[in-house]
Amino acid sequence: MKKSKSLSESASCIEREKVESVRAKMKSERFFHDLAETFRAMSDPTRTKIIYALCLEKELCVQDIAAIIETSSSATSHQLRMLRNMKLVRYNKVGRMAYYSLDDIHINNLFAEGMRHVEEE
Amino acid sequence: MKKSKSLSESASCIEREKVESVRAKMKSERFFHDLAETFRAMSDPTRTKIIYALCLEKELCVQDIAAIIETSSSATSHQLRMLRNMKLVRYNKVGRMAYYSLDDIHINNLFAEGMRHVEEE
DNA sequence: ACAATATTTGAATACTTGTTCACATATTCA
DNA sequence: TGAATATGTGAACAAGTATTCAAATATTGT
Repeated sequence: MKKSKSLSESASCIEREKVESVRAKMKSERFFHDLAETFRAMSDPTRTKIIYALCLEKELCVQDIAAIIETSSSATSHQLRMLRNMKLVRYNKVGRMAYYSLDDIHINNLFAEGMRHVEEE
Repeated sequence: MKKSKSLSESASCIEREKVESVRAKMKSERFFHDLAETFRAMSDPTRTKIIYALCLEKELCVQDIAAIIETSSSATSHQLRMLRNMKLVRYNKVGRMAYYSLDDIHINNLFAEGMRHVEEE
């Protein structure tokens, strides 16, 4: 565990009270990393399209996702792998088909909140 | 406005009904782009730290943000500019100081939803 | 006017990312 | 078995990103 410098050792600051108050409530490096990763998972248009499609249809195969979002199967598959690694989608292999679906209800909420933000401008 | 290909002209699909149903509800290219941009604004740990700090303290100057997140003023300023361009923060210049704050209550909700997702694992 | 200070900026660098292409794998069906 | 099909993968490439460093700008206090 890396020790964080006390404020007195840090660069000077202007409003010491504010800075100390926030620093006392600061979260771990890991927390901010994971938070950024969560947002990063949704930070590409191809991936937002995939997630949107899976919000409307619970289960879709790779080819159908590719047809919906008008991209190649390969690009779709690459992005689905990323979403899988980030635990946003899971899949169900049936024969040669792979049916993808959203993994997590939290993702739904987060995505809906993002859509609300974009729509209400 | 770019015309999207009708399904019949597109690559073959497996479950035509599902694909057509989702395609009928598909949003514009612009929509998915903006949605991705919104998430991308929060997809870096330095930026999640800045936003978190500004959730706790309404207004902070660059130097104090830098002290809180333990980064250089320059790196902080670069990221603040990005957040400004993306309309997540606004700032108030007083003399040589620049006081930054969150621009939008929606950002707060979205960020809080992301934190909830990371914390409840 | 001068030094100190707060912030911004541009260039450089190392790093990450998304797509494409070609090919591999695996399953189905004739 | 052999052709067709659905998906997965690695390499390569172009484009984008975050930080650092040096320097510029602008404001304050002496």
